Amino acid sequence: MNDTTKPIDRGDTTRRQLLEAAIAEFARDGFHAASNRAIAQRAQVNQALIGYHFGGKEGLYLAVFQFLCEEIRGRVGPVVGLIEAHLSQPVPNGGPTAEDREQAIALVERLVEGMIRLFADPQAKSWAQLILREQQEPTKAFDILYEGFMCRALRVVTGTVRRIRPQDSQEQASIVVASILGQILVFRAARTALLRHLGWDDIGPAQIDAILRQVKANANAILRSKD
Amino acid sequence: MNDTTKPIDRGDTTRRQLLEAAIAEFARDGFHAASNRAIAQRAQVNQALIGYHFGGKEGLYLAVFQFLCEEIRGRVGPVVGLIEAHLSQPVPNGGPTAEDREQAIALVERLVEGMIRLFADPQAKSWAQLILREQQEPTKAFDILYEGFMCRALRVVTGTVRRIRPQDSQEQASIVVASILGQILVFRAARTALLRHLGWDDIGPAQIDAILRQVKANANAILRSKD
DNA sequence: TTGACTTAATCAATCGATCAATTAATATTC
DNA sequence: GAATATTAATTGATCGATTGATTAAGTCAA
Repeated sequence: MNDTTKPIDRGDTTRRQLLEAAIAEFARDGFHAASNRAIAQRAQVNQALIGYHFGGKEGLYLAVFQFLCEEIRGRVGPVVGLIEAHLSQPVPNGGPTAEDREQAIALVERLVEGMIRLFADPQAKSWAQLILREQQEPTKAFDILYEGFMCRALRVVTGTVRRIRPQDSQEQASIVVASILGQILVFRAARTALLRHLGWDDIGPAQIDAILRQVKANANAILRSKD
Repeated sequence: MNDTTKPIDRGDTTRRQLLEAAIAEFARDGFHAASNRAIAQRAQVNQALIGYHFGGKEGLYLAVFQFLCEEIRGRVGPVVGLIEAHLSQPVPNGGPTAEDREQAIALVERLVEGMIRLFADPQAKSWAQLILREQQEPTKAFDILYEGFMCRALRVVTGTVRRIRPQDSQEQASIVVASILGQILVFRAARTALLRHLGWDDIGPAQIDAILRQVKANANAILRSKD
């Protein structure tokens, strides 16, 4: 017998189906607009199972965000880990060396690229909708998101920016992080307007390249500017 | 008798009350979650009047976005008009003069400042929620937004960026515009996470100053960089 | 047989829409 | 200018449809 994969756990597959259906339904029009029946139908499952497995609609909603955090950590966790490792190296008394600085900039560039590719992924559409909505009108689910991956990511990247720009205060560095994040986020938050303005019908490989080139150049210009 | 202000038009005041209540209710949790009864109650008006004045819930929703466009044009229209006037000046054969370029950069800076102050305005919270949601899952309302103010604003700003960076293609210039827009938008789209990370409890005058300084510096670094 | 899981059915509550009846404002007539 | 007719606006009530939750009965593997 295999320990790691139980033969077939009916409950687990049902929970998984409900979670994935719930992500799609909650993402489309929000918590209130999604009906348990629509979620159950998409999951090809009886609607009473939402109550049985998650205690109710709200329980399912929160479980969705737990699930989301795990997925996101799986995608960006490794890069954040690399940055964290670099941060843990002690900084010399005279300030970071030039080589250290270049390494840090390269790591930020790598994170930027990973995030842009993540944001362009069609699967991320639902994720972005869920997260954006929680940012506007936070519920308990936002705490799950913040503690689940946002807090660590923001802290680590801000720390790295402070190594690249030692003259910056903690607050200034955080604003720099926000301004780089915004350049990526905008292609989700203002996606429809930008697609229409640019005459694009999707953000495919060619579009990702164009965005990537400009945002990387911008990040470099911002991180290296002395003001 | 005064011609410009009719004594009291019952219908107009009712429509106005319904529009303002609808903005708040639709913004909170979206179209489906807002109930006609909640909107009517907030407007202190009978709920049957939604059908009478706007034809139904959807009619009210679309009217909200018409109203929104007028409000936004009133706020950013003048600055966009200035930029448009500057754009209409013919460009010399040898390319824009250095003075012209500085004027254009100053205009973009001014627009950035106006937008950041607009985004920080508490009244804009509902506006941002409505617009962000339409960007994620566009309905007829998005067409109203795009034709109502987005199209012109994006076109004008992109044209100005092309004067500042003549080497850029139309597409590159649009991406530059997006990346500057993103630095402003992020403080709405990722507001809750950033407030928590920064330890701010609100975006007040002091915070606006800090953001403004950094974003203006970033915009300058991006617009002036030769890559 | 036991316990985890699933099903169909039903509950009160709320939804958007609609209607006839009523009131208020305006236009018309004498 | 007072009385009347006409239109616009508002009200309270009711419609069928859908909501989340719950329950008792049924299914399945160990």
